[in-house]
Amino acid sequence: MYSIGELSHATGVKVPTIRYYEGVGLIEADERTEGNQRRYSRAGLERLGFIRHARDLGLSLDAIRALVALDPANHAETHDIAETHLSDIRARIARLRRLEAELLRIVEACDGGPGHDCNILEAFGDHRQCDHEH
Amino acid sequence: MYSIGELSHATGVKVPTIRYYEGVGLIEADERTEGNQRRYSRAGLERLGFIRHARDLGLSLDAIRALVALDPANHAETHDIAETHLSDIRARIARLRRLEAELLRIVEACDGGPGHDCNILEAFGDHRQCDHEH
DNA sequence: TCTTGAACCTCTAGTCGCTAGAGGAATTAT
DNA sequence: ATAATTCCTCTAGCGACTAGAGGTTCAAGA
Repeated sequence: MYSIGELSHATGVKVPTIRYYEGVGLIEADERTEGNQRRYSRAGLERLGFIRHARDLGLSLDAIRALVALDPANHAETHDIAETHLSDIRARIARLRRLEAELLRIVEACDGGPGHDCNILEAFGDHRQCDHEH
Repeated sequence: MYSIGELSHATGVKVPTIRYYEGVGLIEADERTEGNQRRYSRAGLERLGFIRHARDLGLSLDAIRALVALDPANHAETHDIAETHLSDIRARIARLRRLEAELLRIVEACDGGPGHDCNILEAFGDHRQCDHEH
């Protein structure tokens, strides 16, 4: 049996976060000591590891809740959640790339060196210079 | 002079958001009517447009506050903020790309078609299959 | 066995950037 | 004059935590 601190150390999830996860129904301690402290089994440790990894992958707690509640035989649904998230991530990458291009344009509006005329603030404020709409 | 609704319509920033920006010190109404309603000048409109654009670019309200508080002659600092944000965005893109690769691996762990053995849940839970650390 | 100190407990409130709703007052159009 | 619309302030909620107060339990050493 692991204490909450040991679980935290083993998974890299902070102690208050573990308690938070309990509060929102993602994990439960297998037991409590007489003095009311949480004790976890190895299965609990693995479950938290799973949550941690899925979080690192950017899944919301809601998505993770759906994932851990799945019938392990229900591959189709699991696949669905993962694919939805994948296209989500791809959309975010595309958006960030557009921002990157525009920021680059803005920064370059000032790359004439010191003393050179710089319209970076104007570039920040001016939508018309963008080649796409927000 | 524009009412808050007109300002909202012109910039695409929602009315409660404009009031929120006022609450956190980003904008102010130039006047109030006798009945206490906000009235904005054209300068106010442009300022909000600037904020909107910078927000769309992903800058935090703190960064924007720094930007609008700048001495317009202080190009170096403006440049700095923009460049910091640019490298920020690049880091986020790089991270998302790693996630994309891993999610793809996970989804493909199940691409044998129906009836095929699928270890997608295991793949989600197992850090050891990653070729990078989170 | 006792004592110390670290780790634990619950609870509340704060973070960011909004958004939603209540309940009421002002403005505008007919 | 009336009705419709917009406006006002205020409070509370979202997700996913994080920080702190104030108090209790546990484990290890003397």
